[in-house]
Amino acid sequence: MPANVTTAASKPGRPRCFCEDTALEAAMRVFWEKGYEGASLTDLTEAMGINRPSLYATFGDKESLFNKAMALYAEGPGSYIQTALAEPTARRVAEALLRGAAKMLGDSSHPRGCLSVQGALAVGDDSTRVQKALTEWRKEGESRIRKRLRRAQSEGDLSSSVNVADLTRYLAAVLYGLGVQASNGATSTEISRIAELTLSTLPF
Amino acid sequence: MPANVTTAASKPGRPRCFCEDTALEAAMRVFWEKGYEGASLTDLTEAMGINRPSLYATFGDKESLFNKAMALYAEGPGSYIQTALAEPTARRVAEALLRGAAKMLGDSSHPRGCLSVQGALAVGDDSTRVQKALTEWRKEGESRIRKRLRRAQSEGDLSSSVNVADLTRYLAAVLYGLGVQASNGATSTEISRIAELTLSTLPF
DNA sequence: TGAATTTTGTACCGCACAGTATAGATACTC
DNA sequence: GAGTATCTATACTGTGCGGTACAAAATTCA
Repeated sequence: MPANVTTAASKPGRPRCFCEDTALEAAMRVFWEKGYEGASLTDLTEAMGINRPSLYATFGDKESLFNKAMALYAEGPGSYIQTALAEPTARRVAEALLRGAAKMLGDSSHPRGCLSVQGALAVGDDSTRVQKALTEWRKEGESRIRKRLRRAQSEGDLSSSVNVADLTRYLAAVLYGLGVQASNGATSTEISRIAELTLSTLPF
Repeated sequence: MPANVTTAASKPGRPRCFCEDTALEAAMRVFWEKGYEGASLTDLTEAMGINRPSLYATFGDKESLFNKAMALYAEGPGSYIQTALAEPTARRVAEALLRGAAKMLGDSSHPRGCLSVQGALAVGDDSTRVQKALTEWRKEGESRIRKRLRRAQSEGDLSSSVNVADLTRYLAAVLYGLGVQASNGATSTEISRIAELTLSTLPF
């Protein structure tokens, strides 16, 4: 008997009849549109095309599903930040950040705004942990911009007279502002023009 | 008989045992901290020191209470916008806007951030009307900045080569960004420095 | 003093929420 | 095909929500 040379085949039991990735993307869109608290389990299961027990078995509870949706957002619509940070000079980092944010925020194939802004700025007592996670996410992003600009200074393409901490917070503020503008209903061109104006006044 | 010369005295019935203004201010703070949906009636009545029937009799339902709280905000913590718009030149309007926002957002005697941002960016289906009201409020503010800058152009203290629509959206975005920064926990000085940096790069 | 009027406190209503128990359906292993 | 493991579907649970009914308390006017 060659024993159990189980051919790495599929598991026993009834197979899943939905695509996990597709369902998660649908969940991300619901959170993006309605925020964490505003997205009810009924909203989520309807958009994902599955029912509650499947959701809980696959993704865990609502908070866990939201974290997975955030991760998908970061490597999808939010990936322009990664891309921008890889640019060679401070000027080009700033350009890529602002233009990347403007492009993403103006893309009508997505819900409006930025998930990290839409998701939860002010929330009720139950969602404090999610709120903290989003705040940390934004601060982490700022921290990475700051590090990148410090590197630019040491590499000489950003004047050492510039206060990097201040410049970073300014850039982040404009990015947040763009998100709120998009949430307000600003058009794609309007958002782009804000980004270009910011660029035209940058002190480097 | 001198008839009913009722001396404009107090009304009949049991007198109210709370101050309407104080209660409304407490409600404003709760909405400011927790957002519209996050503020439960229990949160509100506890902070206001009254019970539900008194709240409903005095302020109407939750949405009506929120609108009254917004009005109080606009003529209190949000009044810097009014003040700024009264400044004589574009430069001074921008300075007053940014410094006013920075001062208000950094004031630790208030909840963090800006009520119009904290209150509701993304919400559930029930609160769409409140969300719309807040969006309208923000857009109305932008509209007033725009009109003021146009006037500055016609008065000659802002170059006519500046695109006022773009400049307005940029300024508003920075202001929104400051609000999100404050919500993130940025300190008072950090926020001020963003404002100053913005000013130092303004194209006028 | 007593009737009228207003506010207060408690206790409640229907509803939607996040989360789950349980039974039935489906595909794998042997 | 028998047995078993997994997934699906329905129906349910307890809880907190916004909002209210009702009666006791407190005041003014006659």
